[in-house]
Amino acid sequence: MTEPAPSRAASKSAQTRQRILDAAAEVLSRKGYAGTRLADVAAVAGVQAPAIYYYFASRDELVEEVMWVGAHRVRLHVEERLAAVPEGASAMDRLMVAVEAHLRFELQLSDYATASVRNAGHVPEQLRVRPAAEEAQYTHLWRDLFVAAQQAGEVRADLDINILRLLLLGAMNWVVEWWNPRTRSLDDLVATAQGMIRHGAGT
Amino acid sequence: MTEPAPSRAASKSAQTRQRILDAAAEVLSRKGYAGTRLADVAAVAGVQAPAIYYYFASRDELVEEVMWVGAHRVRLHVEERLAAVPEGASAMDRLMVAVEAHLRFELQLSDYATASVRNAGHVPEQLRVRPAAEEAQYTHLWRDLFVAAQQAGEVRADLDINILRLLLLGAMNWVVEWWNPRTRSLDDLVATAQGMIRHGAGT
DNA sequence: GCGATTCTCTAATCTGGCTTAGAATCGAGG
DNA sequence: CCTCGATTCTAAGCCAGATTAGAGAATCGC
Repeated sequence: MTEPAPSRAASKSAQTRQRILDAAAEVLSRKGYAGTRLADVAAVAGVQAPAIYYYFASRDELVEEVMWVGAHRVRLHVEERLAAVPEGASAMDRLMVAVEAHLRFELQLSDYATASVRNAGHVPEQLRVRPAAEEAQYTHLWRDLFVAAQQAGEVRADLDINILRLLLLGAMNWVVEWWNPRTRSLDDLVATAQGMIRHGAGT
Repeated sequence: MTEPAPSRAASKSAQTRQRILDAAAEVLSRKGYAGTRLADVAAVAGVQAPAIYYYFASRDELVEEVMWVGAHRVRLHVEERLAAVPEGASAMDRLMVAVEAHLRFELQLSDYATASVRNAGHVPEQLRVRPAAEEAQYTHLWRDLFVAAQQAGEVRADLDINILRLLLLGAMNWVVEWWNPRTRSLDDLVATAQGMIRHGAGT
């Protein structure tokens, strides 16, 4: 009561802002940039469309924030998992951990990540600036993983690891286009992706 | 489909229609569904926007045709290359041929293919009906390749080839999001993709 | 309780971009 | 040359959906 609690008042407001952002992530991940109506986002968030303007200057600003948060969180999540890998693990093991972390986060944990991945190439140029900085760091993280693995002799020396990295990220990102949790097991997906990279399909 | 080719002069009218369709494929492949303005398409085709309506009933009908043509041609191209594979080739060799054909066609030969791949998940539901039938056939083609390879013992028995197929197609489709012919060699890309599937990255 | 402030709503405005109307142009016969 | 159909143009029309205005409801500090 007598508590100053600007944090409390701000908290309710912040919660609404969060609901709107979550709703935007959900709709964007499902319908894509072109199919996302502000009215849909508002409905999911449980407000009227104009209320969004109290928290965001424009539709595009809202979209940009979703994209950035998505890119940011994926990176944090993968970094966390990598940090938890025991000291003695091989470079290839670290790569496998990153693959698992990326897939699980993207498919299970975060509409933001899905929205970010699906729409990265479809939003207007200006919206890509801030998220692009995040993605650059993420690219760097993966490049390091591949470089370490190749230098350790755990990735064939004749492979172009830049291309390989982009192919792998592509395979994982595209999963959001076809994944259906009801018909497939995430564990199987992770295992298959890891197997593809580590050993390939051939006998 | 839209080219009965009345013998001699592919009537001027048909040529214009083709120019518009080509322009739409080019713009769609570059800017995506949301970013494609009818005025841009018209400019590339060298006409005014309303001229498009002489040949297509609506923007969406134009987009749908591009998407369908893209899906159709990729499949035809891959089928052609597979038909040219010598009798004695292994199932894995056939898979490698398909990978190369898909990549080369998508990146070198066809804005239609690129447009189709990039926008498949971003156009309104109703536009996906006709292209979806094409894609189903294409899926079938790849499934057969994988089944044959696994039954021949050339793909490890413990792999889920449905997941593997989707990962591979994803890796190849995502290439359109990052590919830059100026900085990378298509031959290297093809070789790396083939190597990834056949042998993996591990040593 | 009671203003002051924060938040949300309804109603209206604005605009980009698809689409339509209808006039001009072109090209092949006659 | 003139006519007619095919083609393309300029000038509007029109609408979905973002955005703005300004009036109410909720909440807070006192």
